[in-house]
Amino acid sequence: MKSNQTASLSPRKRPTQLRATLTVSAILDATAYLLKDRGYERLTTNAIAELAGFSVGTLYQYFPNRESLIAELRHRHHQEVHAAMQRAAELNEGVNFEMSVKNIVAANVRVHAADPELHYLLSERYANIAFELNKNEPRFYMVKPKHNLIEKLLVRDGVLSSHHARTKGQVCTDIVISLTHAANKSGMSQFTETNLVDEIVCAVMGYLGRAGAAFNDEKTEGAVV
Amino acid sequence: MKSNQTASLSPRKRPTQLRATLTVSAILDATAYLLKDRGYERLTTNAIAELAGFSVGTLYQYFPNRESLIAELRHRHHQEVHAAMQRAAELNEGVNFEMSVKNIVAANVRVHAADPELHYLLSERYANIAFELNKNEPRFYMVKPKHNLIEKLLVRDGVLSSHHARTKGQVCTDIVISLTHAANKSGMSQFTETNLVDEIVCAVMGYLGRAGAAFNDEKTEGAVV
Amino acid sequence: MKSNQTASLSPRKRPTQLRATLTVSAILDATAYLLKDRGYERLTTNAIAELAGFSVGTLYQYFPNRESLIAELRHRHHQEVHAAMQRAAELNEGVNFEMSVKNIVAANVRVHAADPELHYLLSERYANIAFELNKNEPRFYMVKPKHNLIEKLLVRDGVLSSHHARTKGQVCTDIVISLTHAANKSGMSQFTETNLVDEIVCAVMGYLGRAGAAFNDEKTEGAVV
Amino acid sequence: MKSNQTASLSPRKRPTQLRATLTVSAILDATAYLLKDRGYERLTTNAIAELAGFSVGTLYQYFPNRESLIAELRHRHHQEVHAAMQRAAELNEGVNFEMSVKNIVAANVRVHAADPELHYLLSERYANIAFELNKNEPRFYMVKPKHNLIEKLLVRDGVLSSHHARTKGQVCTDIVISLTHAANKSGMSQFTETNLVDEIVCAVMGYLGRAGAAFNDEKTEGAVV
DNA sequence: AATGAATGAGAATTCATTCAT
DNA sequence: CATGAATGAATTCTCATTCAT
Repeated sequence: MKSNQTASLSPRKRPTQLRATLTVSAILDATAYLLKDRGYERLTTNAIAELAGFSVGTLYQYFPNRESLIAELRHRHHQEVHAAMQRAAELNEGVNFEMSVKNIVAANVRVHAADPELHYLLSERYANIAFELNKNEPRFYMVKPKHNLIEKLLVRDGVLSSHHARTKGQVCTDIVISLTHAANKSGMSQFTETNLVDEIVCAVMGYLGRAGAAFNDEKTEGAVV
Repeated sequence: MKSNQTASLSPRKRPTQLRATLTVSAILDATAYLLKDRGYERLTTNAIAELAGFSVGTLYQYFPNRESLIAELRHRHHQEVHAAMQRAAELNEGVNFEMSVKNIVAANVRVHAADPELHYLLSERYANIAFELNKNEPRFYMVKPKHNLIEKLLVRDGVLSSHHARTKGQVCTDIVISLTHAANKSGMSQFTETNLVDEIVCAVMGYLGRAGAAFNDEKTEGAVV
Repeated sequence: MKSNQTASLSPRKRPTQLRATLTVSAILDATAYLLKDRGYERLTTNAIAELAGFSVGTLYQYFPNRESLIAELRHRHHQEVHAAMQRAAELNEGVNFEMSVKNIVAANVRVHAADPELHYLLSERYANIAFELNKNEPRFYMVKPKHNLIEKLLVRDGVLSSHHARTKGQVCTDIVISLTHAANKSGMSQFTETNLVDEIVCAVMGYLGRAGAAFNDEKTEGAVV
Repeated sequence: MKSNQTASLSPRKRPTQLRATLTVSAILDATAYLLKDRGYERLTTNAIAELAGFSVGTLYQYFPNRESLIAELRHRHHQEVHAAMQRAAELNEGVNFEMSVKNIVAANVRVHAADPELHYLLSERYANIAFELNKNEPRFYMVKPKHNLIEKLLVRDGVLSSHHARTKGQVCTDIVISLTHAANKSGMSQFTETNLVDEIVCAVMGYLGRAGAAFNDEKTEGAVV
């Protein structure tokens, strides 16, 4: 095991031929599989290459080191989350507050449901592995204050004074994310996807009601999800 | 690197002399420090021993392997949480529902505040390291269904039918734990301890209100915290 | 093969026990043997450890990387050269110019004769391997201007104006060193040690004579070597 | 890394088309550049190909392996030295001994001056890389006994008995080569080319004078350089 | 109780070389 | 002629663990 301090985390070379693109995909798929199967600690580049059906050398043509595999995996995952959130935000035009929250929550749950374990590993368990990556890449993600969707809704619908929207919005986001994650961790088994969404929306709305929010739900058309 | 499959996780020998007790403490302190400093992946027994001021050999006199260090650290941490919860439960006798919840939340927040990072590492990040330990040791911890304190309160106060208490209680516990953790992760900076407790209680009560709970708060005396 | 850019070149830990001292010696001996046998390019740490009768791990307890072995070997070699030159310089007190030159040349030749090949490898062939070492360590070595022994003699004996002493002294040193090395490279076979010394002294004196030096050799007693 | 034992060192195919000639030149230029930049140890065929603006595959169309690149580089270099020495030898017809020596020295210095570092690397530092090459190809080079030009002069002019000419001639050649190299290594900065030639001639003549040579310089015409 | 030298399996990474396109 | 994806043996280096002193 050698050190990996200053090594770049971005892919070494972008595949130009179709063949290479497939190779990279196969390697990332194998990485994801093994990451779930045995964790980062026991994840070896040789095992990844073998499972992907290539030699280690090939792996290292595209990835400068082990960490960069995680980085790329997370990058791709973030792309998906980003896209889902973008879509949810677009659907929320002209929709009332609770429905809007529901749309966001549903999008979040659904995107997690695709591969809960992988999501958990990439964004919680191994959150600090290869985290330097994407430092300056634009991230449209619920978590980031700049992109706090619920805060935006609170402001949009005048549910809370913009003074309170920041903090409360953050708490709401924490509730959404952590309940989603909590469900993930227990394997989603106790809830159907719909139930889970309802529970989470319920928690958010309950919290806001208690916290002094005034909902004026005149716009009721256009429920989505 | 030797294998670590079947090795026991419990400390090798309990220190009998005072000197040995101090040695063990020094080693565990060093472990905690380095765990926070570089994570479990980069945590080496030699580094721990050196920081503690002993040789590796000494470390291995008391701990059969690397994992057992984490196990013992977590064990000690759980003792503290256990004690805090025990105390909160005792204080709750004759106290109404909301206050009881508040007591539990406050105890939870306070116990996390001592060393948020270590707590996070032991119970989230490295939750699966050395988890076999204490398999049959009694654990009194919020998380465990058996010991779900809020569920017990729900039943005690007839707030929800025992039929619903299980699920809702779990969601409440998730809310408490995850909001506490979320605050931890952001360094507690945005909230005072009291504010945080209030927000969390607010979230829990709001959720339950929405979720159809009926609070009959005749017992109002004895608020704690 | 991993990179080795910023890694330190100094030994990792000084052996404290006698056993460890012997281990280090054995490792360095093996390194020297294999360096001569197959060159730096084909020198592997595993081979060194095996020949020394230890495991690689032991080697890496004392040396942080492959280069540091070369560095230490060169360091030890320089110590010897240093000592020999020191002795020659001391012997030169009250000795006339030519004899003084002869003493220096003889010391130089003798020190090279011990292990010509190793000397060649360390100071010529692999001169740029691990050269950062000893950057600030005092070196008393013919090569270094500060320690140019012949230049000092030229000044001492007024053989040349101090104006010319620097350049001519450097050329003389080059002659001594390079003829010694040249003899080394051809395995010393064509010369006995004495012949070689005579030839080199002859070259130096001839050069200086032609270059306009005025020898006043009143001090003739005390010839050494 | 594949083995490189039995592989031939001569270029794989001689370029026939103009384009191919340029390709080969580009590759060799890149090789020389990188050899100086990072040494043979860190010289990779991929880097060479990239710098030359071709793919590795193309490189391997013309060179069977990495060593053969060095071999060819050295071959071309030797061609130049050969030619220079040939010219010097021709100029020496009817020229007296000292002038003849000067011509040889000057030719040697000049040929080194073109690219001192590359010369040093090819003929000193990496002298044993790809040395099998040209085993039976005629080499007209100062170093080789067969071609020892100064020895020939010593015999030609009866300066020394042919008995002594061999050894003394070799020492002279060593002086010429090593002083030239020494100047190279220090970057030539301390001498102008003319000064250097003078110093070297001075050293050679001084040595021979001391060594009992009898110069009868009746042929004084035709000094060159 | 404490020491620290020794172990060695195991993991990351490189790079010369081939060959199908 | 040129390309560049793929190969995989070889090498460096780590670190948990043991054990003689």
